[in-house]
Amino acid sequence: MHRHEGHDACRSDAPDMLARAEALCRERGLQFTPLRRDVLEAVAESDKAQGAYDIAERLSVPGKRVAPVSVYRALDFLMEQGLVHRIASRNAFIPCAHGHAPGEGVIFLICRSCGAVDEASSADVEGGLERTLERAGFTPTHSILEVEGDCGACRKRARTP
Amino acid sequence: MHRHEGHDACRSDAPDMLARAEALCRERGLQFTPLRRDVLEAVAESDKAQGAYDIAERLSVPGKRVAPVSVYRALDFLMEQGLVHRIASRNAFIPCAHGHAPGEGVIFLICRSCGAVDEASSADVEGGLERTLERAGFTPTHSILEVEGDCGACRKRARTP
DNA sequence: TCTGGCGGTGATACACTGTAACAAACCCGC
DNA sequence: GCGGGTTTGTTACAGTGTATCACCGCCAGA
Ligand SMILES: [Zn+2]
Ligand SMILES: [Zn+2]
Ligand SMILES: [Zn+2]
Ligand SMILES: [Zn+2]
Repeated sequence: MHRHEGHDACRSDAPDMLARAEALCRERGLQFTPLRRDVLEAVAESDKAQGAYDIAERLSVPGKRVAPVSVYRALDFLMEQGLVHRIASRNAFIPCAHGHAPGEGVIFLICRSCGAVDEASSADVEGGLERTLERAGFTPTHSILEVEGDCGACRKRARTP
Repeated sequence: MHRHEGHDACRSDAPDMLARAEALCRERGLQFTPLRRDVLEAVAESDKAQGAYDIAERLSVPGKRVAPVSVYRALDFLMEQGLVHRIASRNAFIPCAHGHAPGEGVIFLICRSCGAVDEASSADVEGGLERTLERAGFTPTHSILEVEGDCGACRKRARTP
């Protein structure tokens, strides 16, 4: 398993995130447009999962409104490029600070008190899941694993108030 | 792991499902009202995951309309009692034909071609997940694991058309 | 018997999430 | 410049879920 160490290095490092994204798009011959940049920046600005409408509102300024549909399109693009994840149990989105290996499963750790979403992965879990699916005669194309609970920081905070 | 054998015994056996539900409610001192019965029956009638609005429409007859909000309330009740599951990736609901042990994890196998949803569980996966969460300092309260892919029947059908 | 509480339901309205369709703008190679 | 693909703007709409209040039925307790 790899849990990414130094949680800070991961989220809230929007500039790095943007640079990575731009490089990745250039490399793949895709357009890293201003809208896509802004949406990614907005997602990366918080370590909480954010809804598409929240992002749209955040990007809107009195003179210039960003419609949710535009945000959805940008998010679709960013998800295809592996730059953001969708949290199905929250209908919300987080930036991805990992370059996941293709087919690598991701485990989302969603803190119910602070709302932060962390990513982990586990060869154990993945191996067990593969075996289970094979025994069930099921050929997977995509899977989601989301865990809700209390993150270490919040648990500590609760113990020593 | 236990995969329930005889997929037929599981879904589409609405009468059994209803009898189980009624017994369970009586045992717990809860009301198995006509609305709850009807909603459970509607959910159990298909092996596909069904949306709340589909259920509402199915239960509505010219003279008597069942509002989605009523369906949601019944579904909330049925979920609390462990009689139905919500499939987060589909915003839809399936009947539960298993009496899950408390805290037992469930794996949902969602066929993308026929839409059927099967349940499985795996001690391997659960153990691996527990270890991963502990190492991450995360205390889980609830987790969802949903896999999309092709079920055995559909794969076979595709091979021999 | 009356009455007050309580859980369940009906009904309306509303908030939130996501997509379809079409037009306009943009980019890029010919 | 022209033609064709991609991106964005705009509007409308479909789908999902919740808040609120009123009403009903039941049952315990006065
Ligand atoms: Zn990631
Ligand atoms: Zn937390
Ligand atoms: Zn179940
Ligand atoms: Zn199938």
